[in-house]
Amino acid sequence: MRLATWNVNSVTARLPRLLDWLENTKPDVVALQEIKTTTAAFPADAVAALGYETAAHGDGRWNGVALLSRVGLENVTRGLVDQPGFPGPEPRAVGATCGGVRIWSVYVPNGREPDNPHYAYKLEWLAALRTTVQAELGSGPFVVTGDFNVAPTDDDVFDPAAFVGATHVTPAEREALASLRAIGLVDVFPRPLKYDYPFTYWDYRAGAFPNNKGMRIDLFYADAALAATVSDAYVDRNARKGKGPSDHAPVVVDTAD
DNA sequence: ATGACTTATCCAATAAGA
Repeated sequence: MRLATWNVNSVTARLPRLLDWLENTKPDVVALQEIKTTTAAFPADAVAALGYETAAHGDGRWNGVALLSRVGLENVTRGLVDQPGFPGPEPRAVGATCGGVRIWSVYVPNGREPDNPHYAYKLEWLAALRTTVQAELGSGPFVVTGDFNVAPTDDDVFDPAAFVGATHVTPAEREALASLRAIGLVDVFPRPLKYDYPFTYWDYRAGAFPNNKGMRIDLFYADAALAATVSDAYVDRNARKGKGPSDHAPVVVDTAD
């Protein structure tokens, strides 16, 4: 199977690129984040023309996630167990069973600054994600993937000095990810198509992409058995090139079966 | 540089992103 995740930064703005990418990459299942539209307005017909079923979860201007699958899409779950709100619940997680794999598309809250209430919300949200994963893990192939908004180590940012005092790199955020992995998940580490490290996000500003000032924050966590079948994984930085890209690149993971 | 882009929305100035 070919599985993928991509923060598209508006599925409406990115639709031509998404359709081209689906045709060329031919993933079986894709987890999307920041669709920035409603569940009803998701361009499900356009992706259906390429053979994909859709499970979208969005409420408008911000956030929003989706799963696209051409290998079946069953048991759709929107939201987490005991999910916190800011102040109300936000559409940041959707799960489904696709071709025998239980897969979640997640868009973890940004956190803004460590002293901002949004940061506490981020940690609460990650705790709810852990609870949800723990309830489902152990009954077959399992994946939770998406934009985690956390750089797991200092290697995952272009310059740790540039992130002192910022979110995405704090010990509490990293411990939240470690706690998630400790349940039994493996960080499927992709290869870069260029340079020596697989960043997945580059700021739109100041030439961050051409200068490769990126971060690895889009992650693919799989149960150990599924991770053992991974034959290839890469960051498709080609999707970050050219006119009108998302600021995130897709992560593509191939498994043996 | 309190910067630099890009998005959707009360279509114009704003909030949010990371």
